[in-house]
Amino acid sequence: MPLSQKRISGPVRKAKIIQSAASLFAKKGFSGTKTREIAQRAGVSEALIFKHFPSKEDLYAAILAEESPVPGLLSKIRSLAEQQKDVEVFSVIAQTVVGGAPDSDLMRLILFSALENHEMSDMFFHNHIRVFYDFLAGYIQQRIDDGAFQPVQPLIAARAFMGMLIYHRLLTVLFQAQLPQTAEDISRTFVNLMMNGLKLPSPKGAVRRSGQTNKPRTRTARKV
Amino acid sequence: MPLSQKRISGPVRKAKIIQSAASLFAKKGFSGTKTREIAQRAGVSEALIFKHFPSKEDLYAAILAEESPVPGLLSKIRSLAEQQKDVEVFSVIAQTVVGGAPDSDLMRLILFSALENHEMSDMFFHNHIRVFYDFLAGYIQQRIDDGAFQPVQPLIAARAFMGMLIYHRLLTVLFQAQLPQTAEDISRTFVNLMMNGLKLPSPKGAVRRSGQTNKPRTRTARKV
DNA sequence: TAATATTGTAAGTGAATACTCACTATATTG
DNA sequence: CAATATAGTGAGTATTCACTTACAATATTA
Repeated sequence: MPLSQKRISGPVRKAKIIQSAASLFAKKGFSGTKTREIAQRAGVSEALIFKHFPSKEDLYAAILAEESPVPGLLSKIRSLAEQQKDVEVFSVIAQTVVGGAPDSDLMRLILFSALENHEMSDMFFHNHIRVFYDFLAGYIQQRIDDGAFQPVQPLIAARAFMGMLIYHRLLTVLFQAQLPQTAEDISRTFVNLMMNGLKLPSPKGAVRRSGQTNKPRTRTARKV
Repeated sequence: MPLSQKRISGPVRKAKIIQSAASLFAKKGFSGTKTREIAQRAGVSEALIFKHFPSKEDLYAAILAEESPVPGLLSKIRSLAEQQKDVEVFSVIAQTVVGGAPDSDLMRLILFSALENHEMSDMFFHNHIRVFYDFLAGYIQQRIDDGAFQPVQPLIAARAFMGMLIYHRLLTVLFQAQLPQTAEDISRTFVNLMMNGLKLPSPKGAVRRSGQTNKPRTRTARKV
């Protein structure tokens, strides 16, 4: 076995190409990224890329199929949810997102692929984003049934909360629109607003109900 | 004056080109759109485009410079804000956004230009988005000073509310992720959550404060 | 109406771009 | 070692792209 090997194994090279391509696609999108640049960054000839992937399109699909930030977060909050630790559930989600997940490259990759309406984008949405919403909405529904939250449409509430977080990341990633506060302060404020918002109205002062009655609704197929 | 004129005036042609280009840039982004397509859609020769715009880049800039949804909304809510009609202020904003503004094309145009980090994107952010945030945060600050809202960082609260709305539109535009409820129901729920969230905690049950003290803060330059 | 300005185009041009081909170099294995 | 599979490349190729050039048609005006 020679000290300095002159050849790298197939799978390793392939991974290196994927990695180089991913950061370029994230920065410039699909049509903005040239196969020549990818080859350069991966330190190989352009021809080698096409030995591993039939086309640029296939390479792009391979990248989108790999990434996924959701399952980790989901497993983290599942146990907290079982213990009905409302504040903790929302706090963990907020801290995760505000703290920087998904990272800048992945956010951009998802946005680009959604805008360029690549088919993988729909897959990503259904397999990851939607799974997460179903979980969060289910939790909110349960806490409403418990009488802990005011009766709101759980899917809308879930979307509202995730909206605060993801939009905040969006402004950060796309416009470098940082806020002066620390990530922790920011997520604490988001959670505070949300918990307060979901809280049952105090018995005295009647508060406007949103468009839902008090009686438990039949659970129809959820949209996200 | 002939019945069927064979030539169209310069400015009109120019507008037609801008319009055709805008919808294509919105659909495919800058590098995904070809000047040939633009010419075809506008019903002119490719050469004519370059008579009106020195380069594709200049055409793109002209489009981004034109669009702006913010001023209309701002003028609408200013008077409501003066009358301190909290629910109405937030409702008008919510209904406007959830109801479909900015429209799909403009949303995509803004996102694309931000991702492809066109310089016009920063301009757009500073001249329009930020102006709006400053107004909304100012309003929230004032209502805190009035003792009507709990003390939160007004910029974070503004971002939270706009996050609910814009993110909702984003899911709609990018993933066709519609919710079963009507636009009105959805915005009512958003407003309900936000107003409840901003409300002063009931005097008895102490509620966790977010990362801000009660004393009025010196107003430093705002970030959004 | 003659001169001039405006609106328009067909037919390029050179530079990129995704992808191929023919071939070499390095491993692995019987 | 011989045979074969694996990893790799330089030099294309056909096509596409943003942009130009040279020129024509139609208005406007002196």
